[in-house]
Amino acid sequence: MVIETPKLKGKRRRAVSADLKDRRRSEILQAALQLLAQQPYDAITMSSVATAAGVAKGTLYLYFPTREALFLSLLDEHYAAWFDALDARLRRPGLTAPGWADWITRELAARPLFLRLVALLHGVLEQNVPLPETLAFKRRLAQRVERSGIALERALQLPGGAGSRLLLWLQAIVPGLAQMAAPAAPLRAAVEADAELAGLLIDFATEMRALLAAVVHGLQGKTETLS
Amino acid sequence: MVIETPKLKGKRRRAVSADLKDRRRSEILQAALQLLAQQPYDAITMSSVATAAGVAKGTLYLYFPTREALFLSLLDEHYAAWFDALDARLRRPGLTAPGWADWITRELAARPLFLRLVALLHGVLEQNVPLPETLAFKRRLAQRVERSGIALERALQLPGGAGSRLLLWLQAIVPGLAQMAAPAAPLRAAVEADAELAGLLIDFATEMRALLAAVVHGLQGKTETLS
DNA sequence: GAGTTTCAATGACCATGGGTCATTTATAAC
DNA sequence: GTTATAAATGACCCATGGTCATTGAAACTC
Repeated sequence: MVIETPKLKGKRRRAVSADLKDRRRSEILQAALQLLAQQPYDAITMSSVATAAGVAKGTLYLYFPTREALFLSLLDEHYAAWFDALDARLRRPGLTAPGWADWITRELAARPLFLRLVALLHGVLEQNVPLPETLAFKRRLAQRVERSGIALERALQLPGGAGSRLLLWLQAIVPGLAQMAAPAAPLRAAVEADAELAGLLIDFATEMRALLAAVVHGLQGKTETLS
Repeated sequence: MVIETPKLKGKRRRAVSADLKDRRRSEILQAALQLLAQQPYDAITMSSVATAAGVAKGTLYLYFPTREALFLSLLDEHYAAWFDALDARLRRPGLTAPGWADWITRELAARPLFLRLVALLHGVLEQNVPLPETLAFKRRLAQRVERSGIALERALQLPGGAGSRLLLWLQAIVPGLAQMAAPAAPLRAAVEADAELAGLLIDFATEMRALLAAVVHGLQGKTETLS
């Protein structure tokens, strides 16, 4: 009954070498990123990612064990880029505490997709990823936190351990503040139109800078509260 | 073929009055809370909530428009209780900044389910709730933030506006810190067993107290960063 | 370069769970 | 007792994450 589907011959290019596989993996991540820029995370289906990447749904599962693992990989890449930028900044001399708070704020504000991904990390992405994958992710993260933490201590003359502590805190603060400052589009519109809700409307950059400055100030002073 | 199901007669008690409806609603929320104490949010299905509450699945949708709305209501209740406790504490005199940070920390640590719910707020609960519901929730929240904020300013002698600002920041900080300190059970076990990941293991109370102290300190000093 | 092997790619299919709605029937109203 | 109302039900719908038997591109063999 059903007419034989054309079976699109010649369209199946197979990634055989490790290099080709890496490339295909990147293509998939790229497609997912593109979709994330256009719609909320929940609205992105695996089918849509597959279509956007020009592969079949099943192919996605050749490269990522679950949907969450796919987006965790995406976050992983962004984390790496973020730490690269941070390290580069810390290598340049003449950094003050408020200057750093300012730099961090601007840098984060310029990476809205990174912020959205980070916000999903605990509640969503870690929920359905095979444990080894999650651990590998956390291990990479821990390494970079420690390395950059040391550089940060040097740059801001913080007591030992305060650098990584500060970066850790940053991870706790940033997603919350970002979500509060930038709720989903329809919600944002409604909140803006409601006078009673004015108190909940905050500006990410303003709050981030103030909060960070206070925290750094606290860390520079009382070292006894640390480990 | 299929044997006629007994149709459990006499078991269907109908909530007719507003009072009875409220009670049934509470029963459902109570059941959901119980389940949340036993398993992660993702693992809780509407069917399981229905069974636990002793009603049919369809009944849940008589009281809550979506799954997320149900849990948002649960969070709403906990928020109210939390602010009640906060207000009561602020009414008692003789509160210092570190004393307050300490009280907040202990109070939060004693409400793990509240922490888990708060952590779900932005990423999950707000995603699939009818806009009016979400707005009502936010309005209640904004009111209590403002009211308690004023009391807080008085108690800690903070500059005007700093009280609600502080409570707002608290909402950004708390869930992140809580998630970082208390990941899902299997993950936690694995992290604890891995020396490389020691840096990511933090104690909620310790970090919360230190962070809060720093923030309050910052707010008491520089008032110029505030609106 | 014909034959053989390998395994990336596919998409029909499955299972699950959120959400719906025609039907049932407890309760109120008379 | 009869009728009207609407709370409760659960079979059903359907979207979506994930699987796997099958296909066929590329590598390998002789």
